[in-house]
Amino acid sequence: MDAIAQTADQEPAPDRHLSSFIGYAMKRALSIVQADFARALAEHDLRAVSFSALSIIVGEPGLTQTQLADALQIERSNLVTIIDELAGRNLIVRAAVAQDRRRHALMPTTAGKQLAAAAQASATEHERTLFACLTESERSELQRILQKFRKQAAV
Amino acid sequence: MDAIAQTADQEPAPDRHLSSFIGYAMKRALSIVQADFARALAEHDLRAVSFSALSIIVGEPGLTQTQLADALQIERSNLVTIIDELAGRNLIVRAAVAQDRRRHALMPTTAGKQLAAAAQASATEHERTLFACLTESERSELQRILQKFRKQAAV
DNA sequence: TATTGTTATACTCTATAACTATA
DNA sequence: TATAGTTATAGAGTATAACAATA
Repeated sequence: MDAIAQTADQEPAPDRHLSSFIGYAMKRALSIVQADFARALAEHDLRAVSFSALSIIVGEPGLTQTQLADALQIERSNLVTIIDELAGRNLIVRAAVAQDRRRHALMPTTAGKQLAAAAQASATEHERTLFACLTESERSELQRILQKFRKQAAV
Repeated sequence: MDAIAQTADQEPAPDRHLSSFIGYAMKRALSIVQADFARALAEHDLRAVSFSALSIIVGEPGLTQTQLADALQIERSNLVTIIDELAGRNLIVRAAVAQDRRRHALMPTTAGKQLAAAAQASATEHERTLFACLTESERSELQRILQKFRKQAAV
């Protein structure tokens, strides 16, 4: 490759004045990931938030709606329709809790566990393909740094 | 530090079944950054999108609304009110373009340039503080990997 | 015919308050 | 009194279609 080819597509990006911000780089990267993720989950008729909710319920059966809302960082009130949808598709049930009749223990059904497993496989595969442009070392560093940041900078 | 102290707060996070996804780690990290960023910009009465728009106009004076919408990855129609707001505060002007009277050349005012500079300084300082929990090497690696990903995985 | 900025609109997301039933 | 789930609602944010002016 020669100097001409190397500088051929050096059209300056109009957003270059924002690229010093890590937050901006994160946002742009995330929007690419989200679009890909949404495509992967659409095969299973799941939105990202429904997938996250279902995955947590499968991994943590019996948790309450308030606990799930906290885990997802959404308001309890906004979780209701998500749970309604999952329950309506017989992927989870709101089970009664004997000790406290205010609470619902969220339990996955067999179909819910199966769908979660299939969707997780799709999502994992899509992410593997999407991040193939990074080296294995870069992927693990990215994960490690993001998780360190989240843990230490958390509000 | 002993083994007891190390394992003291090992309460399992309910979302641990999602943490294998880089996209999930990105989303959680970004939500922390966005909250901090919003606080920094609120001092200047700017939202993130207004700040981004103003910064691009200052760095690239004369660009059109369509070009700016593309740079910000938002719809032209949704940019209108953002531009209205910035113009209403006399931070930018919609200048006429002699060669094509359909277009507006977006130009920063002196006040706009000053506010952009001040807001950029605030945002930079907030980001510096927020990311102080990472090493210099981790911060630069994070930036580098995110930008490599965006460049290579872009749709 | 096509493009730029604009308006109108609908749909999703998010946040807040208030209600009910339970504790 | 306080909490869990729910309802209603308002405000953002986002996407689409269509229009007037201009090319």
